[in-house]
Amino acid sequence: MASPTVENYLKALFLLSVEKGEVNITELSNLLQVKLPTANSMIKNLNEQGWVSYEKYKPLSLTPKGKKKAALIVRKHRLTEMYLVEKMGFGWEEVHEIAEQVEHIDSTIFFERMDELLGNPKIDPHGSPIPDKNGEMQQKNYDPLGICKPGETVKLVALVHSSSEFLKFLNRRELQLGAELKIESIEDYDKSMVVSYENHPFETFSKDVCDVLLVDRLG
Amino acid sequence: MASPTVENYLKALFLLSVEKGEVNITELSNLLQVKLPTANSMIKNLNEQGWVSYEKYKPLSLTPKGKKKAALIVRKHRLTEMYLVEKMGFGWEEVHEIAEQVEHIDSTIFFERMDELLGNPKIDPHGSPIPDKNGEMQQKNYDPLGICKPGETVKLVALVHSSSEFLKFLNRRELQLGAELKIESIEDYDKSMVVSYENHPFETFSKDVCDVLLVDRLG
DNA sequence: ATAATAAGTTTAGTTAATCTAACAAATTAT
DNA sequence: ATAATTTGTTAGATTAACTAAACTTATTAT
Repeated sequence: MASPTVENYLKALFLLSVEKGEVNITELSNLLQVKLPTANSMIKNLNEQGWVSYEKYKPLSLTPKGKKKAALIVRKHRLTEMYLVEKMGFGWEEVHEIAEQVEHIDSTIFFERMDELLGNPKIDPHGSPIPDKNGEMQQKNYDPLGICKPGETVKLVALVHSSSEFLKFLNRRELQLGAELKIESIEDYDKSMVVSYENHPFETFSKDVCDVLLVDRLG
Repeated sequence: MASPTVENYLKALFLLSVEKGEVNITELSNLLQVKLPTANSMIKNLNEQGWVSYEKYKPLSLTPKGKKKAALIVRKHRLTEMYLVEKMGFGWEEVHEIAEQVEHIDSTIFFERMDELLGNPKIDPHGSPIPDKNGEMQQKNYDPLGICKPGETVKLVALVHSSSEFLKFLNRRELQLGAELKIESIEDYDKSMVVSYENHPFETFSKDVCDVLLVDRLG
């Protein structure tokens, strides 16, 4: 059984490689909030255990075994987030911290039951895909709102990241997954967008925000 | 923040002192499945941190601070067990192992929400009391079935221990908390009892079993 | 009362996970 | 092309939690 620490390294490697492809130790140590030599020595260890492929001074990658292990941890995390929102009434900005701990629980039945009670969800409350029981995760390729054009109508389906601050920002504007957004106009100067949705006609979103909102383009 | 290991020591001390009063290090090390010197050195540590009062070669006790801390861990454990049974459909024999891990989660809202969703339960699925938010636990003094007399009717309200084997034994006989038992007779030779309940007329229970079943005497 | 046993303690050592300080390799900028 | 910067590595130490072995104190049995 991998320790929670090892599980966190594998998960971090998995998430970094999904978003960037290659991973270097500095990024890893930043994400995990440990010093570089700490991550370095852990990587040697993970390499010996067969979770990670690694050569000195080269970028890292997970082995197939490591990737599957990591995906199953991500599965536990995302199922937990979904459960907390759907069954326990938490807001999407509250669940990450709790799931960060629950994901290390070692109990197949516990997470299978969650999955069942939720009706085998395919995404978590932030629109991120939940890997299946075999650790397979199909990555959807959504467009950021930022690349859409005035006049388009789109549906908000996911977020690039889910920091609690950003989620609270969206809460204040009552913007939720599934919302249909009409792009009214784009400000040429700073690329900010004016969009309308639900009870929010003509809300303005900065470019920074638009690049984090992932949408399905309806037309 | 106390580590899960420290939390387990405090919880073990709490449970041992509830059932026996005094605690010695050997019992503690047996319960926690560590060697005596391991427990010994941890006790010194807990003493320095103010969780435990301890003098060389003397029995141990929790300080008030340690007792409260421990009770709150037991609270998390028992709330979790109740949640797993009531909201997730687990059997009472399945929940201990999971709760043993969930109890270490550090999140006030998580357990408060459980408590709310359950309607502030006072006992866990095995009839053990759930300490309140201040760590207060009122210990009910139930009688074991073993001391009751033929002709009495009693209600099963709790268990002295809840090993998974014992719970499966009760499952096979469809005996649940709340069941009303009529004591038909007692075998003088081995003190085994013949009792009737629900759809089980004239079941025989050994003395060993009767001493673990805690009852409310109805008359 | 003393020998035998049980309980508790100390010492020395291990492993996992972390750190700081010093150094080496690779990359980037001039 | 070489200097500056960034990235990665090694060495040496620390802390928490554990162990085995040796020893001491307390309890029990004869």
